Amino acid sequence: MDAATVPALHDAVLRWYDDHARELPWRGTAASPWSVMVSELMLQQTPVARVLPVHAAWLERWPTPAALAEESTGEAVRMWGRLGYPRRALRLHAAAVAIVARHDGEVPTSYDDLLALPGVGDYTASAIASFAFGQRHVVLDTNVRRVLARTVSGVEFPATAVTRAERDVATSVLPDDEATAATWAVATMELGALVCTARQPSCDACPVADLCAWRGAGFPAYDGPPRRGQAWAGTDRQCRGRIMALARETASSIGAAQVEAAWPQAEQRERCLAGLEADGLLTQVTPGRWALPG
DNA sequence: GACACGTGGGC
DNA sequence: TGCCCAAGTGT
Repeated sequence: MDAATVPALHDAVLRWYDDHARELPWRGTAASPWSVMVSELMLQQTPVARVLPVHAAWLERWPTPAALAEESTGEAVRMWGRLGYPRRALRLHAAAVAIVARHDGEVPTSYDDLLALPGVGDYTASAIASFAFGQRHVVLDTNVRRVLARTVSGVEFPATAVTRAERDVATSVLPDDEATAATWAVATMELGALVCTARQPSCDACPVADLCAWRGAGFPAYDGPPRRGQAWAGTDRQCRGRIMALARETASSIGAAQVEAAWPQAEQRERCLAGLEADGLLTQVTPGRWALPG
């Protein structure tokens, strides 16, 4: 995409966002930085629809980092419910503790300080700095990567991992103005989430269809390396999930017989129990009994 | 850089 | 009906 086209891309996407943005509780001027941060951790690899109720309950119970920091990690894991990847709940709790210890209880505003928090990587640090504090950052999530791959690079999907070239493209189309850049970040994400979707993009409803490189090239099929799915049946992940579901549903502690009923295969069951303990998701309260960490 | 890490909805 | 995918991070 030549540089002369970039302003048209900005105008079309920003105008579209102005008309089509979803009203989400972590968006808008009323949302606190903490609300934004909680949403970002929850949204990692997790659809918006499933995050909404948990985010609301979480903010009601722990409206500040300090409130969460005073709570046990086990309560955080229980509150996390069925969002998946429960280690994120531990990381969010640890981040709250760090925010109290290092930042006087306020979500830090700089990318570097955010990046230093548990559970916050490049994407999340950029997203919080951009969405909560209006800063200018390249925010490269799966939606933005797909939108840029198609509109600018002319391919259906981006590479497996973020490449230098890809980051250069994202930087080259980032608006210069700080506030505009922040809106651009959320707008391109929204476009990827609602229109330029992975499986069936709605090109008819796309504001940048007429300047999309992928469309202009006739929608060439993806020719990169196979994108392997995640194994599930019979894996440790499934076993861990079963055990954690049991622990969440049980007010006190779970016993060996319950765990065995949930996962009969002994060797794998023991390995997963040990792994969950090592991760801090479970503690052994007495021999043969486990509970969420108190 | 590859892999582990949960869960459930949509096509 | 399975397979693919969803605002990634840590090791």
